[in-house]
Amino acid sequence: MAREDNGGYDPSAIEEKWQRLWEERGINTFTLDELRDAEDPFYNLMMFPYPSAEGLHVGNIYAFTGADVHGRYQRLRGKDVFEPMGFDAFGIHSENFALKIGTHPMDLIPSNVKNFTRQLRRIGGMFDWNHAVDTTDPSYYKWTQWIFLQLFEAGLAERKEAPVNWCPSCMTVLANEQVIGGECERCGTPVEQRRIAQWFFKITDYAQRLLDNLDHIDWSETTLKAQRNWIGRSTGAQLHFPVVDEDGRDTGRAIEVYTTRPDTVFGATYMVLSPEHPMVEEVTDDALRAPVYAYIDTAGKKDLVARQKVHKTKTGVPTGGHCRNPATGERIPIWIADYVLMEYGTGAIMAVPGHDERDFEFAREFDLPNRRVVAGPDEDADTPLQEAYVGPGRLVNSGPFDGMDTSESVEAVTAWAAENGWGEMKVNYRLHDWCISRQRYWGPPIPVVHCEVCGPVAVPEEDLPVVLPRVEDFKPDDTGISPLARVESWYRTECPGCGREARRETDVSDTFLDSSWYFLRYPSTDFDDRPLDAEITRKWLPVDTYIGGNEHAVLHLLYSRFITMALKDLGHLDFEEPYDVFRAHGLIIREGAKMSKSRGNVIVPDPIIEEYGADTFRTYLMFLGPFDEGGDYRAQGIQGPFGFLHRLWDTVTSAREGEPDADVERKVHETIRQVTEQIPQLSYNTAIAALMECLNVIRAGGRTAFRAEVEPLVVMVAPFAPHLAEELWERMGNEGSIFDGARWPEYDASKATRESVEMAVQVNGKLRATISVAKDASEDEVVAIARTEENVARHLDGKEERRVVHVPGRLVNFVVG
RNA sequence: GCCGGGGUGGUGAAAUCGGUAAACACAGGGGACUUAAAAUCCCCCGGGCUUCACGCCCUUGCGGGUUCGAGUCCCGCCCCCGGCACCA
Repeated sequence: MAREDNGGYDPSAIEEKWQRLWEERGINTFTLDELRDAEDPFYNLMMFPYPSAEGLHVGNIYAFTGADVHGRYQRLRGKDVFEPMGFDAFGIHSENFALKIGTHPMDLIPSNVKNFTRQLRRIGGMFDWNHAVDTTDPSYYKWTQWIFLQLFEAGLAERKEAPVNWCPSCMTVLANEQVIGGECERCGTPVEQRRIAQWFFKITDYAQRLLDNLDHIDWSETTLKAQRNWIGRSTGAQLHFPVVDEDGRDTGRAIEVYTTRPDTVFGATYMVLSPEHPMVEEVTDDALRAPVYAYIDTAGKKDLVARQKVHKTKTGVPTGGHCRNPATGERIPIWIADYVLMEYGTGAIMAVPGHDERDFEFAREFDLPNRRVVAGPDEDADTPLQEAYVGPGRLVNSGPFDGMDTSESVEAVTAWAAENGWGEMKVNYRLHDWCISRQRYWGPPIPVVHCEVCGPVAVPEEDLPVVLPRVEDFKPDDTGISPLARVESWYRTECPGCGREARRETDVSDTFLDSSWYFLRYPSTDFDDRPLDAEITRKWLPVDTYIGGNEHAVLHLLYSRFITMALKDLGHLDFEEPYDVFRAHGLIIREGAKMSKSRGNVIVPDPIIEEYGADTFRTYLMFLGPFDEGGDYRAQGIQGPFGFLHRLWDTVTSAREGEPDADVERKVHETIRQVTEQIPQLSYNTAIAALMECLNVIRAGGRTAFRAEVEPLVVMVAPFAPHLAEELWERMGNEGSIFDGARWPEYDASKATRESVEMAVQVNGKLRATISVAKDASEDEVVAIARTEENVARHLDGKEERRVVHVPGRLVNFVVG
């Protein structure tokens, strides 16, 4: 239960009042002219939410408040802060929810958006509602489709076959997250993989640039690391292994392999092809076709998740075919195994069981030869291999390279292979092309028409948007293709190229495409004839600060970087990195665990805001832990900020005129220094603690404050508790909004200096006394005072003094023997 | 397995160019004011020993090390959280 209100501070009344005034007076919104004329633009971006039926959760509010605090701080520093908000409302999430409750996403989303908007206003964010976006609005996805066309025309979109998860019982395509332990989330049937033609964006063409630019952008270190790992650059060699017949003669064909350890080629005792490898048929003996095809069939049916399970026992079949190891000249067998992935490298490997754990395991399973070619310390060429040795050492059993250290062998062997024409240096990335096709309903239709004569043809720009039709039966069904493929009246069309009857693409695009460019759209929502206005975009982009969850460290943040780069290359933008600064925030947990419905530890924000007010809730969320780490939510904890804001109210509303007290003024200036330093670092919890401490000093002993003492406090608390600050600002006799009228207080060092400082006195590193000395006291003076302390003298008595350590302003340490 | 981030009082947490560990706050205890309650203000609040008091010892996951001095740096472990995971 909230404490009784003690006279004046009535959060619900003043919050209602200021939310109304902000809107009536357009305090947080920009007109087109204001966007054009802004003198000191600051684009403060946060990750737009998916508008669920449950409404805003605490995690959303935490993230938005943290970002809003930053925006409001910048505004008080005099910036023109643009802080837009929108809704990422397409996608499988909404679609599944609509299916579950038996409604249509086109009915569901508007009511969810309405509810979210209400809640977002209620928490007091500085959102510019004049520039909101909704990804499901045709006026938005028209331009999402336009982006597809830009990439398509630039050759950055291509259609190719790729595996999808397929539930044979539901007869439908499943997203990876719908596959739980290899089974369909809905019916429990084991999931298979199927291959269908899908659209891909060639993000891999940009892999190196996406990696290189990470060195120049100011992002959270953890996010940078995640992106580097995801791009996964590795250097090695591509080697050619000639295919030979039963007599060892070259067939004129070769298998290409990629390896990061070309120096272990002398230990390659067999080859492995991925089951999808195009040369499987060619190398398989007639006698072995039946088991080989049976194996490929089984591997193909395994779903994509199960296929990637580590530590399962290795499976595979021999093809009967052979290669020649180009380093040793040996004839080695070719196998097929699903531990080799077609998506990485060349889809084929040279197996070196002595020095690769997976190959070792496979060789043991199938009794294949194993040879040591690297000797570690205390090992030699004949030391038996109990397990794969992957450490450093020197080459052995490696012909001309025997004795060479592994620190130089990769380079040396690659050079040798190149000289002899069977290999070259090669860089590889783990990053795959971005599959944007979804065999679903709730997304923007991919703007392509398939014509029997012309092939896939882009929908002309003037025909955009390709509007998603309202289809009552949007459930994926046993046709196995997109629900739109059942709507003949929609997909039957004319080829834009030749005019013949043609068929629209019936897949929709990935939600990540919607969100890959929303920040580009916000400042240009005043224009419906272009996706982005050049002048406005030049003024406002790139984004100054982007704050969001690290769960999007790779996908969203990488895709939006890629789209930005591509649009730059196509002449639509003059920058290639979308966000100057990105900061990842932490996660709110409860009772040490992530909040989830199944745990029953979810916090419903509305009743808390109802009871304590948005200002208290915001301040508490920012106080409960460091913003970049998150924290543990405890219902009791809100009492701290609640009492603090109440006391601040009482103190300010009863403040008198007059000269401030010097000690109090010093504390105020120390606080200004600290808060001004900590807010930009997102150290909100300690900034709030400093404000509390300052108020405690101002109020000590029930003292009545002077106005000049509390005024800076009102401004500094405004980012956290904007409504309260507005009201107090007005009551102090100011006109208009504090965010327009106030300036962030300036730290004045002369007002913050102390005449004396507290210093610690140690003997052999143990604290024996604290002394108060003049700020500018010399070392001799300080040491002399320290000696006079009784407890210090006692510990020095009878001991030989070896050294005195003096750290000015901090401590004195007597080292005695 | 790999890559991040952590481990500090009853609780959320402060303090990392090495320099008085536990700021701020919650919970708890005591007091002032009050007919009473609320609100407000003051005091106590890591463990142990001792004491009128002063004081002493121990304490930042564990074990070593460097240093006048280590929560902070180095070496070796343990545990928790998040992400990736047969990437050759």
